[in-house]
Amino acid sequence: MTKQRAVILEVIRSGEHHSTAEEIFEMAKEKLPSISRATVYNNLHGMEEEGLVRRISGEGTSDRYDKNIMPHGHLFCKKCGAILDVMLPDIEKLIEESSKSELIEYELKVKGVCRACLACVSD
Amino acid sequence: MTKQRAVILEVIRSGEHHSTAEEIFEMAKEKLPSISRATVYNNLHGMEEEGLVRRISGEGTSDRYDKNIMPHGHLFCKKCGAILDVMLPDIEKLIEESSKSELIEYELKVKGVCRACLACVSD
DNA sequence: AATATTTTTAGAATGATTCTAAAAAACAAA
DNA sequence: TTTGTTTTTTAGAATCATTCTAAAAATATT
Repeated sequence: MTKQRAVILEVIRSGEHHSTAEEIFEMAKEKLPSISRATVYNNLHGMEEEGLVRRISGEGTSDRYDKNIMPHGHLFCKKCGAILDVMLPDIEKLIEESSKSELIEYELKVKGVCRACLACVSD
Repeated sequence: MTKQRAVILEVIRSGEHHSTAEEIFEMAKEKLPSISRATVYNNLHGMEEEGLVRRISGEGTSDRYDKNIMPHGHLFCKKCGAILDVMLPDIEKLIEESSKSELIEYELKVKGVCRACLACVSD
């Protein structure tokens, strides 16, 4: 385990849930000013393979990395921009049954309006 | 409706289910040699807004455009590379219930092994 | 310590997509 | 239809996220 990898992991685990590689790079840089972008990308890929983080692929924008490695989806709120976890306990079984396939991994992205925004009266 | 847009739509509707912007551009070019990439991207975005096509965001690779506008997910087979539709009739309700949110649209990407590959004996 | 292996670094390269400014086409009004 | 206005297209430059590269540094092995 290199210094760099330790810092990157620490940054991911102590930071927000869903950070971009660039954000992780910036935060890591504060602790290790000489760190390079390539190192961040290398390690993120390695950690993804090892199952330490999960990648949320961006649409137009950059990918994000999630420290929550339990299978779950993400709600992107159109109103406030929040990215919230969506837990669907039985979805894996459903997918396999419906497609007759063997599931390795899934990614669910939902565009919608989050609970908080729905509750908010001011429009 | 411009000539270009008509050709792009025609190309999407007569082509494979899940083409990239570049593939659509190449096909459109055969019918309209002067067409530009920007026009293809512009129109794809427009059509996405209008609900004429759906975008499947790529992971590392380019986005794809789907002529099937019924809500559905996609299975990316690790073995043969196929991209197959996955229908989950009740998933929208499930998502809304579980997240207490209002769903606008969802995107489901599944990595796995498809039915055909599972059936195939030769490994 | 000497050697081999792995990782990091800085910056160049790539690839998909978006932007830009000028030309062309479509549309609207007279 | 001519004229003016708006929208769309074009070609290529620009951008942005990400990957690649080759040399230097760190780490592990003998």
